Amino acid sequence: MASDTKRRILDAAEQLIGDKGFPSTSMRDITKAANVNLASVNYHFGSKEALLAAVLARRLQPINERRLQLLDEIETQADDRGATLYDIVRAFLSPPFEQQTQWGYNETFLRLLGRIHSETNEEFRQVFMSEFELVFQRFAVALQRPLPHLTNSNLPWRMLFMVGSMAFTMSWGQSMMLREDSSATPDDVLNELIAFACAGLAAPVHQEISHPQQLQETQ
Amino acid sequence: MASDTKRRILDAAEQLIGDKGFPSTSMRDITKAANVNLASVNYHFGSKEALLAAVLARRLQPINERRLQLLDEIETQADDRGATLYDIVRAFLSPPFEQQTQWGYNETFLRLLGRIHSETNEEFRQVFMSEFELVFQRFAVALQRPLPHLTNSNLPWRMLFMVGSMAFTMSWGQSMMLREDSSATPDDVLNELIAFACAGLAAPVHQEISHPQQLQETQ
DNA sequence: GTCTATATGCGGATAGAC
DNA sequence: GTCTATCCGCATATAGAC
Repeated sequence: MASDTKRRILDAAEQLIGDKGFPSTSMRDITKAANVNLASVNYHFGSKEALLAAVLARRLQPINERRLQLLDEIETQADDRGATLYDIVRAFLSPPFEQQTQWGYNETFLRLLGRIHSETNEEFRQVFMSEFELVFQRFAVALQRPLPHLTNSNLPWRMLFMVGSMAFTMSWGQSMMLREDSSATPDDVLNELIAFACAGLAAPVHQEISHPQQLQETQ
Repeated sequence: MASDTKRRILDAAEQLIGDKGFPSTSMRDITKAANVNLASVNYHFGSKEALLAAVLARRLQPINERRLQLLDEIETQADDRGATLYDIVRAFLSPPFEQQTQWGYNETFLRLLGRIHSETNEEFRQVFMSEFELVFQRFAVALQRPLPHLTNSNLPWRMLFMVGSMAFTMSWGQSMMLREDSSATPDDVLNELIAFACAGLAAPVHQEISHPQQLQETQ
């Protein structure tokens, strides 16, 4: 069946790319794991890069939509009191982990997500970023309210830190599990992550010494 | 000159791998950029993988030594009062940025570092982690003191979050600069990062509801 | 839609002259 | 130590039979 082939390719690609990374995963690997013919990838997707785009779109779009949906919900509920920092952060961080728990702790997807954030080349980052842009902007606006002491010169950076701790955790969480005795579930980790991010975002602003001098060096 | 060739290869490899990633960077790319012969990489380093190891070692060892040195210093100074959270976090986060500023804001190295943390395959992670292990352990012990409310089940995770925000920032910081009006220097970013990490590490522990129920959803 | 066979090029590595 | 020439395998992609 045709659509079955497409799905099997997407699943296998997601798995393998999450495992080994995009450049190190060959179409031979993918088609073998999916138990389909080598040529079918090009037939169904056009190219290896287009396959990657399809793999990402299948997961990222629902996640970003879910983020916006959750944000809408809490903002509606909160009325003009404004949503709490905790709720906003949770709305941002939980969707990737939600998808996760639906599958019974298949960590591959989290690692793929982690890789997406950091592995791709510069052009691809632009594409990814442009899709992410809307989400980023809306959460920036939402966060501004419970964090009035932050400005345009530090709120975006702190959001970047939050995304970084999330992405890194998705990518390394599995290795981490093995090192610790750790019976932590992804849900436990998510809760820790939310606590960490809330506190980090709300941290007092470091006293600006307004650039005493470019810390320079000869050579 | 021989040693000059080695250095040129290391420099070019660092640059290109930071740019495009390890698997996507060919030895032909490297030797062309370094203006040396293709065969010289194998002559001097043995293999492409060994070259990567050399590239990393050249930078990581000084950074990790510097981290431990700074930790020693602040612990000596602080006596039995114990070092402050801020000083410990700073000792951990600043060395990569220090190396950086010595070179006059060549972001390549920071991006390479970011990639190391996220791009490599599982075997390589093990190697990297084993070198990092000592540093991680010593800082975990040091952090335990100003953070007595944390335990073995959450301190390591929070340290992972800290490393994640750092790695991600190193990897994406450059793109970030471009997006914002941002006249932020790496030093500004470092200060923001330290503030974020301190607060995140010190965050109150989320009330353990001992797994009320998997946050569920129907599809 | 699926498959085989193949085109075409790039990858890491090395033999051997200088 | 450096270079050329080359081995050899794997990569993506596609032509064309079924």
